[in-house]
Amino acid sequence: MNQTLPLSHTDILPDILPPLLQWYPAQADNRQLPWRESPNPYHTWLSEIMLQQTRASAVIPYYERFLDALPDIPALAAADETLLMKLWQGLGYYSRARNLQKAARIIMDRHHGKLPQDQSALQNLPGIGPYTAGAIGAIAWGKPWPAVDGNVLRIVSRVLASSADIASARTRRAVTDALSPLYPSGSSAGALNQAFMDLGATICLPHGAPHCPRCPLAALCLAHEAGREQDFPVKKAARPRRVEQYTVLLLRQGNTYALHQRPKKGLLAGLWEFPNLPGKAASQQIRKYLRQYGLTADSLVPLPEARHIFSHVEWKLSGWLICLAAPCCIVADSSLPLRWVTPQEIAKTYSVPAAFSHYLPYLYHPTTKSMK
DNA sequence: CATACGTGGCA
DNA sequence: TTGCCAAGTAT
Repeated sequence: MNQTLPLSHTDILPDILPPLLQWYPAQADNRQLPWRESPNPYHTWLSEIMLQQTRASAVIPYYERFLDALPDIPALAAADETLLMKLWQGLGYYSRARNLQKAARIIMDRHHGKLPQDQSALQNLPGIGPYTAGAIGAIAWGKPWPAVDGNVLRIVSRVLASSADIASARTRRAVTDALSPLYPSGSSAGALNQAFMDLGATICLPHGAPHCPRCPLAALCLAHEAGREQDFPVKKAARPRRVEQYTVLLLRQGNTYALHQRPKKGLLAGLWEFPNLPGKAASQQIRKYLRQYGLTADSLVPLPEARHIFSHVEWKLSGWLICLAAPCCIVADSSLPLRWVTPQEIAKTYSVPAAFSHYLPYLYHPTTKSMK
């Protein structure tokens, strides 16, 4: 069962576009989004990448800071990697930032410094998939390309009362194929894509009851007609995440602390972290761990435990603030390449993921009791 | 097709 | 507190 879309109902889809187009300009002013104020292909591209799986409210400050630092594609292509990752710190899905720069360099090398308007050339750029290509094409150049994201899938599955699993690629393709021939060219294309997003963000909500009385599609929505709005969309249950335990070490030496750069691949690739060891280590094990690297602790103070939830992993963290013995040889062991930096340098330069931010406040702890 | 890949807000 | 999940893409 659970076809892609109930074909007997796809004749409803053509009817949803006019109400959406009429509704969009009437309410668009309610959402002040910086990327709508000075639209150009680079701005649209950057915003769409940042908005992948990320709420607009979270994106806004990052978007503005990023554009201040890297105002155009040549600047992005030439940017220092450290700055690039610092600009992305805390936004998540860090490969987005690296792919953004990879694409910028390809654009400089092969596309005369401008985003290619050819659909397949655009979609072949790193980080740009079917959704983002559609969004950029429609918004920046008025291409008649749908941008099928979670909002579109939720809205369409409610309008059609479709039980198709919106997590499946097949459903996404079916919706794209159903919408493509209906799309207009010109400014209406971008308006339509943004209307879907605004409707999804403000009316046809992903959780909680949708605001159907204010919905321009209520009259033709089959889920609404049946009073079953919250039965859609149907989505396969997520797999349980695995749990990992780590012991995080705030190694203090004078007024500097040790940072370690994570591997180039995998979770939080290339970001900076506090040195840590797997498992929940006791103070004896920590001393032994430090000894391997020629380090000796003057004091070890346990810090509160912390938990950090990723999409697919959960970290249980136990932390320690450790003051190292004064005359410390800094070991240049490649298996533990540590960078000794001040809290100010961490804040200014190093990209530390949120998973470690639980322990950031303890950097300043020192012995100076502090004046509140 | 399934899985890896972050983070914060909301019910 | 817990669980869901948001303007997806790469592999």
